Amino acid sequence: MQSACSQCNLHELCLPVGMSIEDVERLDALVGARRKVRRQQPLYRAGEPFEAIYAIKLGWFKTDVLLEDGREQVTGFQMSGEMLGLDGISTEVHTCNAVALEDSEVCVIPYDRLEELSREVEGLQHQFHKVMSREIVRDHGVMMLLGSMRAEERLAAFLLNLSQRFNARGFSPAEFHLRMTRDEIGSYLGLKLETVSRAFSRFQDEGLVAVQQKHIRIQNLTGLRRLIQQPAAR
Amino acid sequence: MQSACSQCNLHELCLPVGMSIEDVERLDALVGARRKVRRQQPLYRAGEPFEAIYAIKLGWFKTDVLLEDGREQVTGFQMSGEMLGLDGISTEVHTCNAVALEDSEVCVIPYDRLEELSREVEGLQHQFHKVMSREIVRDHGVMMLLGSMRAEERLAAFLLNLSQRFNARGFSPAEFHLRMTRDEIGSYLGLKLETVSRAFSRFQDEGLVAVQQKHIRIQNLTGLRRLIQQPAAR
DNA sequence: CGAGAAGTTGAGAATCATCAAGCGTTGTGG
DNA sequence: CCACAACGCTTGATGATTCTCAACTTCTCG
Repeated sequence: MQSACSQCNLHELCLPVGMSIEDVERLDALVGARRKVRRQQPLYRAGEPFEAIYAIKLGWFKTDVLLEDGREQVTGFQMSGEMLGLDGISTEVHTCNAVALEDSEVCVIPYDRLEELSREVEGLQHQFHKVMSREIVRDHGVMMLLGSMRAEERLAAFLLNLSQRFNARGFSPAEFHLRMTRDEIGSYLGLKLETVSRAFSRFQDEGLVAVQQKHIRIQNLTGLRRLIQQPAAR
Repeated sequence: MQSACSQCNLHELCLPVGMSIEDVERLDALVGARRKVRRQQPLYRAGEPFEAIYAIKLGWFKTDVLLEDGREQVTGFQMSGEMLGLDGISTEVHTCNAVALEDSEVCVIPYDRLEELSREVEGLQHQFHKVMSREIVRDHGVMMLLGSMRAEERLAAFLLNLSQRFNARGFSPAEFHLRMTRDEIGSYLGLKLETVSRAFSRFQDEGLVAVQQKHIRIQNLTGLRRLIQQPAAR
């Protein structure tokens, strides 16, 4: 099976943004096979040698870091059009685990060849840098979340972020399925799963969100937004 | 005043890592003026157009993000040999503030020219990517800190990180001056300044660290390390 | 259909925040 | 050069948020 960025409906979100048709075709040649990853299976693990980055064609992933004592920190949830593996560039070894949350498919982009091509194709170079920078900005947002928001604010920010990303892909921003468990959400938000569950219940009681297990319907967007702008409690 | 990467004692830490002498000289030509920034002054502010990245020649900075309601989240403390401004690449606008913690000096690297040269100099391209990736990995470490560690663990991890960075620059890993206030440390670690202060006092009582205002002497390195490997409390 | 995983809810406990007072250091102007 | 003000830091008492432990319900999947 061949991948073809030029044919892909994600090219407005993914690496090809801003590239000419000819250049995207050069990128096509570079992108190796696609790879399917089944639910719960790792795309890569911390410690493995770094060789490629991955663009998510379809599905959902989480990335996490483990401490020796078993503590897990989920560092992100990635969906179609987003990139995985950037952490490996610095040491040439992956520093986190990437695990599929549902049956998924990624485009494998051999890293040495990406560097090669991006020396020739300015648009690719530029977009790749933007993707890395966007990841840094995203991480700062998560720090803000973890460092200065209380539980309900964190969950509201999380839902609003998901909503926006679904919207950017042409899905409903108001109604969607969570691919991750309460425990995984909790790990990402620095909360225990019970706290996440209680916050969901509270949102439901207040009419902000209709929650039915993993099915979410946002009923009061401005209410959720207002929640985040409350004065700091910590 | 001219900057010259080839003359700089930080070239083992900074962008020139792994580049040939000739290539570093090309980088010299690119690096514009140095810029001095006085204590408490911003190098750049969130919202300003992005034009250059900065390598810290001398001094200390903090980067922070502000929420509308006035909450501040410090996203990092940067010292000599480290890079500032990478967040601006994604949107071509700076997304955080960079403020000098003491009188400092940076090398200004015009971004468009950096992209230009890194298309020609493979070593520069590679090192620049590593620098960005390292920032992502660092951010994941901070998430781990904020999301799954308790107050004393966070402070211990913070001190160990500083120790290691001083060491890499040829300074004592055991004795150093903090350039930031308790409030800034607290913001970075997701804690209130009182909590930071209490944790310092506790470390002092336990003989782990001698604290005298901003002067720090690590007395029991393994004790500090052990502290982080305690079972999770949250 | 049953077993295990995931989610919800309650009660009590722990950690950290808040509020408040006081001390030490630094820097400036008389 | 000293005095005083401002700022940063420390410490104590109290309170709020979130965690922990536990029981129970609901959903999922073989």
